[in-house]
Amino acid sequence: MPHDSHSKPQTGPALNAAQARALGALQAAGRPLTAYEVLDALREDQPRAAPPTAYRALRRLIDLGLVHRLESLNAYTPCVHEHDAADAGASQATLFAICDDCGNVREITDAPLARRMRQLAEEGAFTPASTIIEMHGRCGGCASEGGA
Amino acid sequence: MPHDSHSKPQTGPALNAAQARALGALQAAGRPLTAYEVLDALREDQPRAAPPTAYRALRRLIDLGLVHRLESLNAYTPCVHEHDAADAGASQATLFAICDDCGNVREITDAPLARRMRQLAEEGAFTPASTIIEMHGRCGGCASEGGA
DNA sequence: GAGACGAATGTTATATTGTAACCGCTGAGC
DNA sequence: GCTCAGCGGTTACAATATAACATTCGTCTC
Ligand SMILES: [Zn+2]
Ligand SMILES: [Zn+2]
Ligand SMILES: [Zn+2]
Ligand SMILES: [Zn+2]
Repeated sequence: MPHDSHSKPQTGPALNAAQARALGALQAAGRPLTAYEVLDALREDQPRAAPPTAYRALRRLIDLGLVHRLESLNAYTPCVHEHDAADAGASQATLFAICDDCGNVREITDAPLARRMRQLAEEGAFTPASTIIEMHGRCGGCASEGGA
Repeated sequence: MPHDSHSKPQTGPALNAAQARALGALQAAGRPLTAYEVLDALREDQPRAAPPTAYRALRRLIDLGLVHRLESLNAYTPCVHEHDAADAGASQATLFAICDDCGNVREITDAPLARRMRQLAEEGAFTPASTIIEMHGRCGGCASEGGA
């Protein structure tokens, strides 16, 4: 199979088969997937795929700003924003609200939050390259269901 | 050796030998340690210690608010504040500024940041239980040294 | 077109991080 | 003394991630 690099340069920046499959699996899942769950998805196309294939695809998707890694879960989730790929995390501060009950993840960007983070970094003579903010807790839906 | 639970209830909340050793190692290191590095330290006392010993000690220290886990490094660092143990991360927002050059970690708590995080959670009907904020980048020292 | 080269991907093996499950001691209560 | 619960030790293994090498494929040169 040839690269599909030439097929649609306008839709996205040249995803190969594994990368497209991984992104699709993440978008379809509705919850964060681990690297090995993504690997299972890749194996529907390429039954002999091994861990590095999944990790490479995920790394690429992250570099493109299409996917985020949730450090506190060792899992990956598709981005719902339009990040500036080169700038993921520095000027934007992306907050993930992770429900520990249902697994739902919401991605939030907030300018005041980002401003305050930049200011704190500056006060400490720190030059941020990337930032992760992960809030664990309970989402509204789960709070009203399991009320107690 | 008996538990030292009874020896000094006023200094700290009953650390056993492994816990005290782990905390000492983390404080002496000057940089975050992985669980297996802590395990190596424990083995100076108990040469046959196994991973669960280190993980249990670290879990206990984290529950007591004496140690933090850095999710983005899979590593552990001693707390430099006086956290309310039960409340680690909910009302306080602790930010870690991690230098990717020298490995130095600075722990920062900031009330405006915490306020903004609480507000964002509330707007999204989210009830936070714990929050991690980890900023990667370059500290002032490294920036002036390796200037280029 | 043949051959040399380099980038990307496939493949194997292994490193790192973390936990389940069971065992045995010890101390409290009876 | 006996029982039992809880803690910590121990074994074994699971889950996450990467190093290192082999192969493929496009491209450039001649
Ligand atoms: Zn995003
Ligand atoms: Zn929920
Ligand atoms: Zn702290
Ligand atoms: Zn530094």
